[in-house]
Amino acid sequence: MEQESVVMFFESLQRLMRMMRQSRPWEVDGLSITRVQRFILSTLTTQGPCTIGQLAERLDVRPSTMSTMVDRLELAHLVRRKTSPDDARVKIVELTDEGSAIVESVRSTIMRELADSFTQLTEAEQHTFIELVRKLSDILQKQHEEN
Amino acid sequence: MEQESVVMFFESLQRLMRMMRQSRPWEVDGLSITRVQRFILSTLTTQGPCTIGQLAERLDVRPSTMSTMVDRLELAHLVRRKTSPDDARVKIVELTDEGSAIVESVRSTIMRELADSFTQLTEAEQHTFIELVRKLSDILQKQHEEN
DNA sequence: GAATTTTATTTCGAAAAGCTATATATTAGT
DNA sequence: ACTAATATATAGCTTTTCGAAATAAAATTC
Repeated sequence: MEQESVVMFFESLQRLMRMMRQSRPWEVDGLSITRVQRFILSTLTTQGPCTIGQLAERLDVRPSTMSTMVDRLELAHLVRRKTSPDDARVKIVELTDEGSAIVESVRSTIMRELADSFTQLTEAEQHTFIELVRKLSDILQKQHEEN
Repeated sequence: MEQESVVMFFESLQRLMRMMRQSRPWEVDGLSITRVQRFILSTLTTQGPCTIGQLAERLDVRPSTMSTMVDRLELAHLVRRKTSPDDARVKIVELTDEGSAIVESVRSTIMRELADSFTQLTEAEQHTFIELVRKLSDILQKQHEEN
C-alpha cells in the first residue's frame, strides 16, 4: 500500500481527535474539572471502581502520576480511595455521590453532541466504523505488547 | 439508533486514541523531545512554516501556551521565529536544519508503526476507514460552527 | 489623519500533568 | 523463613496549560 494512505489516515484521525477533544475544564458549580480529571471520572463511571494501576494503564501514565491525580480528585470529594479486601496493597478508587452527580450532569451533554453527529451516518456506516476502530485498536495493542 | 452504539463508539475511539498516543519523550542524540514538541515539529514538517496562532489552533491550546513551547524548541535550536513580511505582529515558526533532521530520523519510525498496523486492514477497509473519519469530522466541524 | 478597536504575540504567576527515583507495605515464590 | 515481585505513595523536577495583562501592529471608524 502507498505511504500516502497512512499519512492521510493519520492526518484525518488527528483532525477527528481535535474535533472531539474537549480541552476546556468543565465548570460545574464553581468547580473546575480538567480534561484529565474528566477522563478519570468518566472511566470510573463506565468501568466502575478501579485500582490506581488500572486507571494509570487506561490513561497510559505512570502509577505514581495517577496517584497524584487521584489525590486532587479526592481533595475535591469527587472520588474516594479504599483498600481492597483481597489485597491490602491495592487501593480501589470509586466515585463519590458528588462525583457521580457531576459526571451525570455533564456527560449527557457530550454524548448528545456525539450522538447528533454519529446518527448522521447510516447504520451500516456506524457498525463498520465501530468495527474498524476496534480492529485497529486490537492490532495496535498487540503490537505494543510485542515491543 | 440506540444509545448503546454511541457509547460503544465513544469508548472504542477513546481506546484507539490512547493506543496511538506516544507519551514518552523521544530520545535523539541525548536530546529529549516531548510528545507535544513532537507534535509541533511534525506539524511544521507537513504544513511548512506556521504562525504561533496556527500552531496553537492545531494543538487546541492558547497562543500564550504555544509561545512558551516554541521558546523551548527555539532554545534547543530545532525551530526559529521570524517576523512575517506581511504583518509585523505575526511570527512565523519554521524548522531549522537541525529540527528537520531530527523529525526525519524519528518520523519514519512512527509512520512505520502505524503503517504496520494499518496495512493489516484490507485495502477496502482502509479506504472506508479514512472516508468515515473524514465524514464524521466534517459533521462535527459543521456542528461546532453552528454552536 | 486621528482616535479607537481589534488582532498576534509575549510575559507572568499559578496550577495541573507527568516523569524518575525512592520508599513502604503486602503478596507470591522458593 | 527468606527473597523477589507488586501496588501505591512521596518527593523533586520539568513541561504543559490557563488566565490576566501588556505591547505593538493592523484595521476600523469618524
